[in-house]
Amino acid sequence: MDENIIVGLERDGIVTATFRKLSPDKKQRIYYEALLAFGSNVFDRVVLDDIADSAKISKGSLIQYFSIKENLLGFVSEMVFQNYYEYWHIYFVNETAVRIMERLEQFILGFEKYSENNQAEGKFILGMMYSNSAQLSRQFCQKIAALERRHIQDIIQEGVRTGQIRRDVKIERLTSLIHMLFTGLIKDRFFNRGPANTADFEEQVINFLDLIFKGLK
Amino acid sequence: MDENIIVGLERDGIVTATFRKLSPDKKQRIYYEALLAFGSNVFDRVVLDDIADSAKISKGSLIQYFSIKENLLGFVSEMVFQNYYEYWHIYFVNETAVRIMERLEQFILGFEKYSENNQAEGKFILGMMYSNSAQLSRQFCQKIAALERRHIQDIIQEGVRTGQIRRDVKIERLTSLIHMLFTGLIKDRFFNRGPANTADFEEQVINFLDLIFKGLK
Amino acid sequence: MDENIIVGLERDGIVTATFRKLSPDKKQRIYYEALLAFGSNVFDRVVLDDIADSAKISKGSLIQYFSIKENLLGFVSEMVFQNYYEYWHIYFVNETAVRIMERLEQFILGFEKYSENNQAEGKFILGMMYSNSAQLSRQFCQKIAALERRHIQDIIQEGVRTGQIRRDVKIERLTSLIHMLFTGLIKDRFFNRGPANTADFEEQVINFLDLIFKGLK
Amino acid sequence: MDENIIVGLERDGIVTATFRKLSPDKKQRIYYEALLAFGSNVFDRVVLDDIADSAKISKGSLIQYFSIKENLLGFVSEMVFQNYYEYWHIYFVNETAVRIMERLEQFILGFEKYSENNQAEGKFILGMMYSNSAQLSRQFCQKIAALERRHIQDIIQEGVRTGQIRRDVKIERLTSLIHMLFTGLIKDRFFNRGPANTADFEEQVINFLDLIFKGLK
DNA sequence: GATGAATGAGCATTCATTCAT
DNA sequence: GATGAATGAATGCTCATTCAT
Repeated sequence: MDENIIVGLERDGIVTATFRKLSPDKKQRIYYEALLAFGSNVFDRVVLDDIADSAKISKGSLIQYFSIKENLLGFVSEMVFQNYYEYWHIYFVNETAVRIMERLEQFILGFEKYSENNQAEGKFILGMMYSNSAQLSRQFCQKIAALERRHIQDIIQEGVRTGQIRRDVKIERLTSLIHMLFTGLIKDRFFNRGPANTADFEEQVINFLDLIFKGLK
Repeated sequence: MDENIIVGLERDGIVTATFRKLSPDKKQRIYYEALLAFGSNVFDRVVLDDIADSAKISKGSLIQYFSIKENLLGFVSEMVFQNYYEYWHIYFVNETAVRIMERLEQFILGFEKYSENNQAEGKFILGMMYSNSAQLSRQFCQKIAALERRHIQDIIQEGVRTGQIRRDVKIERLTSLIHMLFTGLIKDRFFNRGPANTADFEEQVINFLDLIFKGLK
Repeated sequence: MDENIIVGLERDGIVTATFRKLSPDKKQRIYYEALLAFGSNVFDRVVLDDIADSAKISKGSLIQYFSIKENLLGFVSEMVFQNYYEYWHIYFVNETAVRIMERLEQFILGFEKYSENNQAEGKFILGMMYSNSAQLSRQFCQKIAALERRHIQDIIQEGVRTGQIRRDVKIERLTSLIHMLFTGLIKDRFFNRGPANTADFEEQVINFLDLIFKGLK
Repeated sequence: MDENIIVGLERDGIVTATFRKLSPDKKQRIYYEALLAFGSNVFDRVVLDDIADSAKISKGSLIQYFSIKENLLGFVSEMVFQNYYEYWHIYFVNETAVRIMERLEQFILGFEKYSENNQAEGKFILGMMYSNSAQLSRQFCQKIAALERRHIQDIIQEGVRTGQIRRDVKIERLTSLIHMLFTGLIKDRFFNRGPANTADFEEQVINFLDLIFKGLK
């Protein structure tokens, strides 16, 4: 649990000082149980009692730490974002692919890998994107998207620089395009019950990128 | 208000006979107010009293027509689907574009045109896609997506037949790809506050299709 | 359907003239469905819609015939009472037993025989006695009890007259005693799931009467 | 307020821990107001708001203590049963009568004495026996009856042992008989407005027992 | 006279938030 | 700081009764 994030959240009025001073273990427990709850239910159907119970703290404490329910979601959102952020950070540090197409392919498959090791977080992200009021999720979704786009853009820029992508494409636009594929593929895989396993999914991703690279004509 | 739909809904237990027999005017009023409500709020925050009030009927009547809240959403969903279905039907009857790329472009812009004349319906569709629990929205979203994909596939098949698209593309896959673009672009435009006006949006659409047709290399 | 009863009920404001003028068939249907409903549910859980539906009349008519729900129960009560009254009338016309103890035995078993041929009525009587507010059932229960007591008293008086029962018993008191047995045995049999079949029940009845006649000493 | 009962009820899910921890005074208040309510009304007409008001707690609290309305009745039922149970326990500890007939007489009059000092409880017991759906009251009524029968049987067994009652009576059967008298007499006295005062009632009881002991012949 | 649509009072239950201990 | 008891606004749903056609 990154204490710097907590400090920031305290400054923003999302968590209280009381929460900040909690033992890491307790903070972690609260985070995880809230994550599970918000990841498996619409905001209005998440019940604070349940989270308090499973996190083995009292309801009173929960409200003391976050004041209002929205803030608990805000806290989880920020934690998930940071977790996701770091995942990609480490991902790129260890990236081995070189060819642009492969890099994009691996990037898209990256969400799958993320979800494997961060199941609850993956579910939460999807829930926020497709099953919650814009009012509650907009900020989170935009941050997630911006992060993903930044990485995609980096790959693309490199692709243009190395001539693997035509010089005349507008980078911003291509980024949007790839990001839409990324988003669409993930939704298909995890939300719409599309490809049943990783292998099929991988094949689909390659197929799509192939189409895009070769062009339709 | 298409009476055949109502009859079907009655058979499925979504609406009662009492509702079916209502004056078209009243049915329309209820449809529209429920549409607005479900389009601007998450299911759990839609309050039956409010819909009853704005439709100028009593709460008791509302329940008499639909038995449970879920059914009211089911009714609106079906109505919107039919409306959307017909929009595209008429759209294709009057379609003038011939070149495949242009046809796809017009198709994507079609949602914008739909939304202009069916603002509340457009908002409802987006709300169902991005702001409601899968449990409540899955069926609707799947029907909408299937409809869109069918039209896209038709266009693509024609494109392959006329040689405007490479013979060796897998049609199903390309359909998915184009549908993801379609969905992504619309989400961007209406949900994420992307392109501010139709002209910009149109430009973006053309740009995307251009990329896809030419290929990135 | 005895028209005289209906006329009386109309005079008492229990049924309306409209109801009186209904075809016997329809009146019978309404009676029977209401009987079933009130016999299998507490008053507050009997739903007028259901009765109207099963009697194949409209809810509006039902209320037009009886004005308020209580009156429908009043109507059924009176009908059942008359039916019960007649049963016992005919019963005594055809009575064959002579010895007092046997006469009492047959009388107690009489309710069982009544229930066999008037299942719904039997259930209704028990429901009124044990599962409804005194406010709603008192009058009915008292009439039923008075009727039963009258018959018991007749038998007892005959018993005293013929010397089969001690001269010095207070008839009124003995009547109460036998009636309590009667009531208790029936409750046991039909309400508390006591004796499982008629034979066992009969044996129990004989046993009880034997005890009472012989005395405990 | 016997805490052991509450603990048992908590284990059975009838009351919550929250309720158990309440001050005895408050628990008593809730018990008493619910007792009055259920004793003077059919289940469906008992309104939680009213009980909450008269017990000077909030409706929310009431639900927090019992979760559902049925449980509140279950709680009252159990409390009354225990109270009744103890009454008879103490009764037999202090019993002075020796002759069997007198013991039975006193036992039957015992309910009257109970009702004098536990008016609300007496009314509740009668209400459960005669004015509520079997579904809600069966268990309670059976427990009450079993308790009464056990005591009656004890007396009778002693009677047989001491030769005050014929050796050849079937004890079980005689118990049923006496219990029916007991029940019938009480119903008469308190429900049907029979004997107006204790003296009359006592006379009636003696009369009945006399009849039974001497026999009718 | 028959119908059934319209009504709205009524009620149990949910749950975030407050607050006393 | 932790707890959990207390609160009451909010809401879906039931159903007898009214009333227009």
